Amino acid sequence: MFNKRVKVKDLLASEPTGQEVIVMGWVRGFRNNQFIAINDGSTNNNIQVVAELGTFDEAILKRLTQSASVKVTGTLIASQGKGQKVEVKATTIEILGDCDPEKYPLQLRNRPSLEYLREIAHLRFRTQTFGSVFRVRHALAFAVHKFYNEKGFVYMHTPIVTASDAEGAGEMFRVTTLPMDNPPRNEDGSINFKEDFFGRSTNLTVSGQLEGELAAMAFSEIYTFGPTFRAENSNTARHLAEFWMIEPEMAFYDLEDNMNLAEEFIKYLIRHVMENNREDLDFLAQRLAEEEKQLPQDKRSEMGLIEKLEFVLNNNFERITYTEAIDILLNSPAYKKKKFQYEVKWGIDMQSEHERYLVEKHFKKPVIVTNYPKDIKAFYMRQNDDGKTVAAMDILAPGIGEIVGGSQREERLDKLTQRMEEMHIPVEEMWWFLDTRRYGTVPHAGFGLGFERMVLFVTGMTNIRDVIAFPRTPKNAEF
RNA sequence: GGAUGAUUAGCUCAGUGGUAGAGCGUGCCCCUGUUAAGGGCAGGGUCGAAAGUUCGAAUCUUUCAUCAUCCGCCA
Repeated sequence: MFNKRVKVKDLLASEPTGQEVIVMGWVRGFRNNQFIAINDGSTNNNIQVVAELGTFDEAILKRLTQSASVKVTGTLIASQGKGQKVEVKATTIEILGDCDPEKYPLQLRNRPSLEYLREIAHLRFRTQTFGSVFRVRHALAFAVHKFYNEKGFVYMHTPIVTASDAEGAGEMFRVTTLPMDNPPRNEDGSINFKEDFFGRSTNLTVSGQLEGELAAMAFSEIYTFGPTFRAENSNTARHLAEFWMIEPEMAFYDLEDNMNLAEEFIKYLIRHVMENNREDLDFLAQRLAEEEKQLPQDKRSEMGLIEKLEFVLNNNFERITYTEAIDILLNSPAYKKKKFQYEVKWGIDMQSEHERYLVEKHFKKPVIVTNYPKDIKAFYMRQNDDGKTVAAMDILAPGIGEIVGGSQREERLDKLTQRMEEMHIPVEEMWWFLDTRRYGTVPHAGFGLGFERMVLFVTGMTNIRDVIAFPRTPKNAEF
């Protein structure tokens, strides 16, 4: 019976009246042969257990190594030391699982680097940094559902295995049960997918949007929140081959409604974490500040993590059109001093350096860019009356880049099919998608928010591989 | 996919052609109300791999591998 244990977080908040308590957790430190710091993941703080000298077997004390698991019974008393209010005076100490310090690869006192911790991702949750990151990640995921539930959105589970690659969002992972060394062939030598499990070629999903649109055409407002897969050979601190995405899709929404929802959503997530995970955020803020001390002055952030989050909460996102964005770039000192590596002119797909200039130098806050040229955006985005642009919107965040991509969708069947043909999208295969435009079509809109990018922004971590438990990136799927 | 850089002890790193180093961790001893506890002693590396240049290579050259950063693709 283990349920009598008190979590460390609750112990630390308790009044020390000498009550009997049971603590279980992992040893974080053992000082002076008397003071055991125990952590159970409920908080970054440890409970100090005092094993009075001479009262415990040397053989037991020797086994109190870092990350050994223990069960301690004792009394909760006010601490005589300065570092903590309460401590547990141990009456019994039981080792649940030993941890051989000569072999254990995670010695916290060594200040292991984030890169090294990625190599031992199965153990890195036992550090303060990853403890905080993943408690915050949990809180953000919970807040996603809370936000949409409060608004009456329906949570749709869109399929992971799909046959369509219509969005063209990227290279796809193939799903098949055909034998790799000897697949069935057609007469022309191509692989015969009619003999495959689904009787056709299938892939892992790159987006739940198209299916989401189908559901929105009945429930009015839905959202998806699930894993997404892109087989791009992307080697950056912002891309994963497997990542989680939130995709709301709303009938009776135009582009402005869409932007309003996205901004409210992001602020809701930040507020939720500020109110519920302050301790973890404070730790992460301190971690970030220490990391930035190593950087040259001009590369450090102007604001601390907490300051940055408060700033985002208290200010409206800047909203500009693509055309205005290009004008700002063309009139910028950076452009005049030829600081940009890539050309700036109307019609370009803005490069990272351009987006960063707008967000980090010019506006210094999140920016929503709208009405992009149609030629650089997806087929389903609603065509504006100017014939040149579509009702798209991207939200760019400082340090992260694109965190949201969305649009008002093209609800007019003729405009949509025309655009699909121009972009060589197989219209016949998409009959089910086009049916929504045939039968009771309505103006609607939606967006995708990259969950890990949101976690990056909130935690101040700089590499996306450090905000997902077991990152999937090119040449990496060890755990 | 492209560019740049890195790879030396368990970890973090120093070592630019002449016998392989530090801090931390680890082990043993001492101390005992500590807070990254303190003091002492000890063990620990064919310098990412292969080939080459050289009397001699961690150090120079080539190829490969892995990692990081930036770019492209996007969320």
